[in-house]
Amino acid sequence: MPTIDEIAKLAHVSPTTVSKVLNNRPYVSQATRRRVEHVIAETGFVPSQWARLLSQRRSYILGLLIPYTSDQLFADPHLLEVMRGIESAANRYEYNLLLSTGRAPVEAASACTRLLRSDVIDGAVVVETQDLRAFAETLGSRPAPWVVLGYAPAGGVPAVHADDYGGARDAMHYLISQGHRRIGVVSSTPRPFAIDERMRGLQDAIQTVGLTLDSSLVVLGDFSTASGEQAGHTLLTHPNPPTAIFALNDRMAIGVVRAATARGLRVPEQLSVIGFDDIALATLLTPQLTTVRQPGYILGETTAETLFALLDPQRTIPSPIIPTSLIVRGSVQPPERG
Amino acid sequence: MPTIDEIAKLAHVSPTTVSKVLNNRPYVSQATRRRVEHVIAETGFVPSQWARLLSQRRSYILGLLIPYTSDQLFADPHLLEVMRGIESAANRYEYNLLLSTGRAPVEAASACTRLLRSDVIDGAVVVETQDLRAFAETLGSRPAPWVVLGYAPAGGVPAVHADDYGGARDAMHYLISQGHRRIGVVSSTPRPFAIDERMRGLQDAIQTVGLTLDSSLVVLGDFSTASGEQAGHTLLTHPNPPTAIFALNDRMAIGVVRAATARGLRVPEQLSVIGFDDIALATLLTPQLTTVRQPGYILGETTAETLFALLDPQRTIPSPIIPTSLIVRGSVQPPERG
DNA sequence: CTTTTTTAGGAAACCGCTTCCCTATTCATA
DNA sequence: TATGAATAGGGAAGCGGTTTCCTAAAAAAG
Repeated sequence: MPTIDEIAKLAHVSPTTVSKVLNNRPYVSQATRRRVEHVIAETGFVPSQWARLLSQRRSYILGLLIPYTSDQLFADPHLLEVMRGIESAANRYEYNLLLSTGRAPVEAASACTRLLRSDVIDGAVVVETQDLRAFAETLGSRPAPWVVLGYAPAGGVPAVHADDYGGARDAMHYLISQGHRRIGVVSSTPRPFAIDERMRGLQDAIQTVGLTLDSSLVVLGDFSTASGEQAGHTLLTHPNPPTAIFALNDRMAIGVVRAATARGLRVPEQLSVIGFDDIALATLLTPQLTTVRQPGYILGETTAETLFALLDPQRTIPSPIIPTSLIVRGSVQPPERG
Repeated sequence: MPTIDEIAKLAHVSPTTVSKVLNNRPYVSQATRRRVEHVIAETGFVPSQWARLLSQRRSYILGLLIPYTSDQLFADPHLLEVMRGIESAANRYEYNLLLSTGRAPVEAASACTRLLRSDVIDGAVVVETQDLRAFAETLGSRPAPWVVLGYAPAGGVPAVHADDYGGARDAMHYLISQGHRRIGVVSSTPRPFAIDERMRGLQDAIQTVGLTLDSSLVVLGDFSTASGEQAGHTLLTHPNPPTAIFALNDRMAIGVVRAATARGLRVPEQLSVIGFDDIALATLLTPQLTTVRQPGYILGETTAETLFALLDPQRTIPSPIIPTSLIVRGSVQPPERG
C-alpha cells in the first residue's frame, strides 16, 4: 500500500497538496487536483485511518459494550432488536460499530473501561449491568462519551429505557380487568433495574384495586425459556395455583406456556399467560402471546441518537423514555369459574 | 488524557522507558518499573491505540462484512448463529469485531472494499454475495486478508461453508425413503452458490432412484417466512400437488407449514415438510420441524479460525467444509394412500 | 502601473507511541 | 584485576497522515 508521500512524488506535488485533494479542501487548481486524483485511482491508494485519526481525533467507530457472553447476547431476541436499531442509526451517521462482549463475564467491565478510555472509539452504548455504578467510577476522568441502555447508575450519565413501570402496570391492569385475582409472577434474579420497575408497576396496579401481591406466587427465573418453564412448573404445583401468570419477559412466558402444556393445561382456557418485550416469536406460537410491547428497534435507535447528540452538541437529545404498549393476542382470557 | 511524555516526565524517565514498562519489555529495573507503574495508575493513563497501532501495524480488530441491510441480517437466525461463532473465536484471540453492514445494498461492497484496503482492520470475514467476484477484483493489491463465509468466487480466496450438497441430498433421500414421490421444492432467487449446491444435491438424490424433478414443483422464495408461505400456497394449488415439500431454509419451511395450516392441511399427516439450517425456532413449532442441521456456530468459529491462520502462518488452516446432518423430528411421515 | 487581495503550493512541525541504536553501568568470567 | 557480556536507560528517527505558516504568482482594486 503506497503512502501519501509516494502519491505526492508520482503526481509531482507535495504531500500537503495530496492531503488537500483527499479532503476536498480549496487552494488546489483543477489541473493539479485531477492529476493527483488520477494517481490515486491508478495506485488504488487508501489513506491510513490510523494516521489520519491520530491528527484528526475522530475514529468514526462507535463501541457497543455488552457485558454478557456472546451466548447470552445472541439468545436474547429483544437485545438483538435493539442492536438492529443501533446499527441502523450508526449507519445513518456513517459510523461503524465495534462489538465488545465480555470474554469472561468478570472481565467484561474492564474491557469496556479500557475501550472507553482509549481513543479507539468516539463514544459507546453500554448495556446496563449490575455493577454499572462501580463501572462508572472506574472510568475516571475524560472517557469517551457514553450512554446507558437501561437505567443510569448515577446522575450525569444519560440513559435510555422503555417505560417498564407503565408497561407492567398496564399488563397487570389488563389481567385484573379480565377477572383474574390470583396472578403468578415470573420475575428474575439477578434483577436489573428494569425488572425492579416492572415489579413496582405491577404491584401498584394490584394495590389500586385493593388487592395485594401474594409473594408465594412470585418465582424467579433468569430470562431464559428453560427457567421460565421451570418457574411455570413451580407455580402450577402451588396448592392454590394462579389463574394467570405474568412473566417479566417473553422468553420466560414461552417457557410458562410450555410448562402448562406439559401438565395438560390449555392456554388460555385454563391458564392465562402474558409476557413482556413482544419478540418476533410471540406471534408464531399457538396461541399467540399477549404481551407488553417494548420497541427494541426504536430503543436502540434512540440510544444511538442520544450518543450522537453528545458527540455533536448541535443535535438535540431525544427523549429518554420509550413508551410501551399492551399487545392483546390470544394467551389471555377470563378465568374459568371454579 | 495524559500522553506518554507527561508520564515520563512525572516518573523522571524517558518515554522510551515508559514504553518498555507498558509493553513488559526487559531492561527496566524493578524500582523504575514500579515507579512508572505507579504514575500510570495514579493518572489513569491509557495509551492511545491509534498511535500505538500506527507503529505496530496491528489493530486487533476484525471486520465482519455483511453486505445485507441490518434488517436482513437480524432477521436471519442462522446468520446470527454464525456471528455468535465468529464473535466467540474473536474473543478467544482477544480481537474485537467491527460490524459493517451495507448502508444501502449497493454501497455495501464499496464500504467493504474501503475497509479491507484501509488499515483499520487486520482482516475480515466477508459474507458471500452475488457480486463477490466483482468485489474481489476491485480489491486490487494487498488488501487485508479475508475469508469468505460461503463459496469462494475465485481461486486464492479461502472460503468456509457447510456441506450443502450432501445435506440436501440426504434430506431428499429421506423423503424418498419415506415413500414420497411428488416432492415440491422451495428454492430462492437470487440464488447464492449454497442454494445451487443444495439444488444439485437434491436433484442427484432424485436421479439415483430413477426419478426426475418436476420443474413445475420448484417455486422461488427469498428466504423469508412470508415468501415461504406464498410458495406454499402456490405449490398446494398445483393441479397435482406434492405430498412433501423441501424448503431450502427453515424460515421458508415455517412459511410452508403456515400455508398448509391455513388451507386446512395437517402437517405431517397430509403434507410432509422438511427445512434446512436447523434454527432454534424449528423445535418450538408443532410439529417440530424435520430439517438439515447446518451448524452455524461452528461455521462461524471455523471461518474465524481460518482467518487467524492467515494472519499468523504458524497456525493451521482448518478444514473448510462443515458437515451437515439430518435432524428427524415431527414434520415428515410417509404419504397417505390415495 | 502600483498596491492589495486571493490563489496555489510547499516546508516543517506535530499527533503519541515504538524502536533502533547508542552510552554508561554493573556483573560475570578468565 | 582486566575484559567481555549483560543490564539500564535515553536520544532521535520513524509510522502516515494533517495543519500551520510561509512564499510566489495571479487576479482584483485603486
